[in-house]
Amino acid sequence: MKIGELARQSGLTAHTIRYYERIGLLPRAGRDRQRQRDYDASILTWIEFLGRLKATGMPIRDMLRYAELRAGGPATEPDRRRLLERHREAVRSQVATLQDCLLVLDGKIAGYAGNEIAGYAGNERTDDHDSSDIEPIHPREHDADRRRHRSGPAGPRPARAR
Amino acid sequence: MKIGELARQSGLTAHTIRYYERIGLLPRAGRDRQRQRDYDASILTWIEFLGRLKATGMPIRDMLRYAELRAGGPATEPDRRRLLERHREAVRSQVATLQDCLLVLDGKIAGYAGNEIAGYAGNERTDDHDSSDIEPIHPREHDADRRRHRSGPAGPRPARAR
DNA sequence: CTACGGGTTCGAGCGCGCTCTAAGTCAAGC
DNA sequence: GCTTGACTTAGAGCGCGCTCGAACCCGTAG
Repeated sequence: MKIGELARQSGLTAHTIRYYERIGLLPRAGRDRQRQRDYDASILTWIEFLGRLKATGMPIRDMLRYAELRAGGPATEPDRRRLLERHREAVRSQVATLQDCLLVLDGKIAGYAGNEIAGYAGNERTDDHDSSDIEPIHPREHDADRRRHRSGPAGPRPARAR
Repeated sequence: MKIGELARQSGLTAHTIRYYERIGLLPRAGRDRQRQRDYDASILTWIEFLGRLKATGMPIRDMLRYAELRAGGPATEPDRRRLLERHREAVRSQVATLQDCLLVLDGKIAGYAGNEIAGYAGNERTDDHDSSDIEPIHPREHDADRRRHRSGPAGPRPARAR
């Protein structure tokens, strides 16, 4: 299978596939006599899984770590497992955050309700008060925010860690 | 309340607060006689809500749209409502995708299970096959991928839209 | 008077994950 | 023989959302 076909089947672009290979997310593909990449269908399984990791917000550098472990053979399985377990926890808390936010959205939308159904606009206070009387929720906690920059053990992210 | 205090209370940095004001996400703050921003505590409610939108993956340009509508007064409530309803759908499908991925992760982790508990490594085929025999799942569908670049009505994102 | 700890503006820079261009090779079809 | 189209490489560029540096201003404490 050539790169174009793989692109079609995987939903990635050929550009992206080459990029993934360059950075090591995909193994270096074998070439045919024309020096073109020649893929085995099994790569699709791996790409599919990468897609899952990506969809769940795993940064590329972590996928890379996993890919490296995988390349390291069976001895690395415990590490791989731990990596995935940690990620699973992250995803679970992500889901929890989203569900939390969904409640807030529901409340907000309910505050706007009827503006169309009934004919009257101006449901008085729905503008600035933001019906977020739903729950206090400590400020500085809407942080289900993966992607910390500059890796170091710097501040957890808020404010003047300088 | 000055910007530093707001930063502390909101969890944003002062830099970010100014940035948000610059782009219009936050209303231009009133200044004291020293020309320094002076905030009312009510801004925290708005920042908190923005945090929710952000946590659920809404791009800034959409938050901006919402902020503009809000500034447009009660007449825009139906629009605001539609905007939030659309976003809520996006979030719901995001949650569904994540839960889907969680199942895959569970399966994968189960495939690695015991490598530590029992003493034997090398649970044979857990390496390249990737126990994603969990379910076929059409490739090209791991796309719970908000953030489309270059806005236009271009291709839905995959492959050579050129 | 001086230092310091805020604040201000403007604009450059960064990390991420692609995305695209340019210039070239090759094989098949007209 | 020539065009077409899919491929190759290296490397530049982009959109997003901040993040930071530089240079400056101000008010208060020592």
